[in-house]
Amino acid sequence: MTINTIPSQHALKHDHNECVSEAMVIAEHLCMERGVQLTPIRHKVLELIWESHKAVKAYELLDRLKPLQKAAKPATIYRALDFLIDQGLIHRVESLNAFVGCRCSSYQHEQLLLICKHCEEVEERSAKEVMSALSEDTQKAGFTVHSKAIEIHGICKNCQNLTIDQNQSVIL
Amino acid sequence: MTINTIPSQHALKHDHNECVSEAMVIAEHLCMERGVQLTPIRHKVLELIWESHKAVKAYELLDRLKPLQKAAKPATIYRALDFLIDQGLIHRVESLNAFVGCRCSSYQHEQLLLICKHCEEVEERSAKEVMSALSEDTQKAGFTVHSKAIEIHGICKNCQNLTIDQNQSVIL
DNA sequence: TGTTAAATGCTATATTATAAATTCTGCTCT
DNA sequence: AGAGCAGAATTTATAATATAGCATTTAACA
Repeated sequence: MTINTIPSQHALKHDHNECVSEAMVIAEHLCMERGVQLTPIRHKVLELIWESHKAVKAYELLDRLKPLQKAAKPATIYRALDFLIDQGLIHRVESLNAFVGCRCSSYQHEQLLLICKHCEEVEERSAKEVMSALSEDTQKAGFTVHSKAIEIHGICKNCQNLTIDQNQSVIL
Repeated sequence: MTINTIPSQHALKHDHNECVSEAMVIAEHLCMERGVQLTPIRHKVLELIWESHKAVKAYELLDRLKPLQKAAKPATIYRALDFLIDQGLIHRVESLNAFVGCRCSSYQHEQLLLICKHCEEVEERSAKEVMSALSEDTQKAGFTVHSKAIEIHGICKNCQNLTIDQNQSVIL
């Protein structure tokens, strides 16, 4: 088994169908409440993003959308992504040029993203202490913060354990 | 005067020539010490990056390098950038797809980057408290951190003051 | 001086993202 | 019902960012 085919550890530990449907219900509810349209395309793109806890590339989404939406072009995806980001339903992971579902269910995006180099899953944490330390430091610098997303790359707990179990047979 | 032509506030407050030459001396010294080659191309690219405290795009660097290095192609720039990043002499700013000179003079890249949306300058801070809060939180999550760069977007102190001085005439 | 590894040159192409003009669709107002 | 409107989607083209792969040159050093 190569590093690229190792199945998601997270996926094994929760009912992902439930996870997705919950995310979709929340998204539908929020869009309703805000009077914005979660159109079929946007809905489908969001579902595609939620297929895993990995960050997905735009053109990967496009390939997956095409069978369902023959007319899909880059602009189709990017417009859907723009909408979903505006609504706070997904994060753009800058360091990967990729997109991942967001749990925070509000416009408040003070999030810490832990990105595993191994399984590629992205864990979202509110990390209150980090954020308040950050606020303090930026204040000291006289800097007015507009966006506060932090992306950290490394190895997640599950993959860490996995490599220990396998007696370091997987090179990270 | 439009928002795009506002001169660097930072530049007005220090001798930038000194700033650049200091950075270059440090770079030359480090490369010597490490037995790696700061070749003419790499040297020139580093100088070009240090022309300002803004993050510079790869193709902008290419345009500026071409007059001095007729054969310069994208790969020329990207190879030089890879080298400079490996040596810790520059940062890649993920959220801008751009590059900025680094002051930290070691491989240790636990840095907070404050990126001003107005003057576009990037301030590098060690932000010890933020980093230790981050370490604590990632440890709690059982996550092993490999890279720890944080990019924050907002308005820097100088630009903040500038807009107050101008009685909010510049829209941010 | 011959060998070798690193650096550069060169060509092509992959990947990511946006622009701009047009058409479609669903809604409201009369 | 039908005109008018606004948001969404389509379409075509292209811009911007980045890498692959192989040939050639340079520099270090045995």
